[in-house]
Amino acid sequence: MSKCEQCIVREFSSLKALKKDELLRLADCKSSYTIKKGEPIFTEGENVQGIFCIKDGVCKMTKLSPNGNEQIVKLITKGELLGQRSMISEEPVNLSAVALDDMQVCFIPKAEVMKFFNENNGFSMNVMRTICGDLKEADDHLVTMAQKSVKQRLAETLIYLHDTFGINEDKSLKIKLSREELAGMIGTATESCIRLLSEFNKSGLIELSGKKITLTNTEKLKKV
Amino acid sequence: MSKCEQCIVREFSSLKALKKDELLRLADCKSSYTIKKGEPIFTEGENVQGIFCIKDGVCKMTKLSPNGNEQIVKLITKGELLGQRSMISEEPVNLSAVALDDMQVCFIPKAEVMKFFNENNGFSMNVMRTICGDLKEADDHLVTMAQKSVKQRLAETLIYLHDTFGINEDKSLKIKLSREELAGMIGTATESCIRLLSEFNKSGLIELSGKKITLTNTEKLKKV
DNA sequence: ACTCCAACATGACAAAAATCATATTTTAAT
DNA sequence: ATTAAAATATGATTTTTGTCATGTTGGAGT
Repeated sequence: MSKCEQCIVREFSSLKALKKDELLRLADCKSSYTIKKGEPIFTEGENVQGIFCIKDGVCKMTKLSPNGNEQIVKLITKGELLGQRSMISEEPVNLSAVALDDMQVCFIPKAEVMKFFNENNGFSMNVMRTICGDLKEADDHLVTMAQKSVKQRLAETLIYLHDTFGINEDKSLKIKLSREELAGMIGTATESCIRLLSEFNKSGLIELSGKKITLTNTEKLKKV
Repeated sequence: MSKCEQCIVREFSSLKALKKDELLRLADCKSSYTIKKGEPIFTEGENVQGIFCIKDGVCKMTKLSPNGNEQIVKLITKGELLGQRSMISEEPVNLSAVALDDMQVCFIPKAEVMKFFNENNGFSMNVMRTICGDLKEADDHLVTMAQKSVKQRLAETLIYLHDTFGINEDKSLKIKLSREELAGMIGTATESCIRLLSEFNKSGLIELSGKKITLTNTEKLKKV
């Protein structure tokens, strides 16, 4: 039973409002898991009785569209919480969470979260602000999907991946996504995604070597 | 200064958690407005220092995309609250609200809402649940935008308008949207929208007479 | 009733994106 | 190391969607 005080999730999430004694209770009731790459943390429609803390790794939040395509709604990385919306709504989760990396996560049972929620105003306000931020992002994302071309969405997504997950020593994007997953983020066919990557490669916006993608001309990419 | 007790907004929104004395305070601090068709309640980027109660009428929540197109993110109708997200996040509003009808709205100053928020747990939970519901809807909507064709989105939108806003005695859709606005909802060019309406008309899914749209074969429309 | 303007409609064409077919490369398993 | 399977890549083609041009209709206001 490791402590929660020094945990990265405590540092960056709504949990930072928790006080010493609450952190002790938290350490006591939480359970830790390892999720292997490709495995789900939870699946669309499931009833999740608590929230997950992402201690390490990245996962994709996806939804299966009726035509069988998997849309990636967003990516969640270490330091963030998962499953808050569903817990508050008291509804099944509407998205699946699948590991893109090996992950370290903790699970906090709903009962305990609700206690924090009711006794610690700072915590509940943090959760609310997070969800409000998610809502704003979702609305903005929606407009992007509805109004921009696939090419623009790919360019924006590459910049987002660069800025959010950083680069390796060789300057290639750190995050590891298949072409199919990248297509799932921008909402297009895998072939279209590959074709546009080729095009960006030829026009010197990016560089491809194997599955590695390196942004070589971010400025031009922003103007696409 | 009219009472809030019998107001439709109190009946259907988060406000239903308010107690007698809180309703009296509310009646005391609110201000009522009439918004004419086409006028904004607030505009993207504005700082709104409170929330709006929609007593009557319908408004569109829009966002201007960089290419100059207006995306309609959602429609809000009587009984609902507006501006909660922005108030909680303490950020400017990210969407504009523009009246599609003549509207009756009330404004509640932030200070008062925050008092309810802090003293009445039922109210704050209701607000949270509303925002969580909005978030779920936004994510689902996003997937629709990313994965479905314009034709499918138009069909779904027509059914949504039918189910949500109802029909007149002649069975035509009650809500009054221009073709441009309808196109803005589904995220397409106005001409494409008009063309598809024509097509639906010719295949007997809908009937057009002037600007009136009547759904004549909802079953087929659902299968598009 | 008439006029004018905006909204609606349609055709022709161009561009974007999806689909289907088929290589080629990478990766994982034996 | 070899092979099979999966992922990536590219070509050819079709479908979808956007754009531009132009015509038509319906109302608001005189």
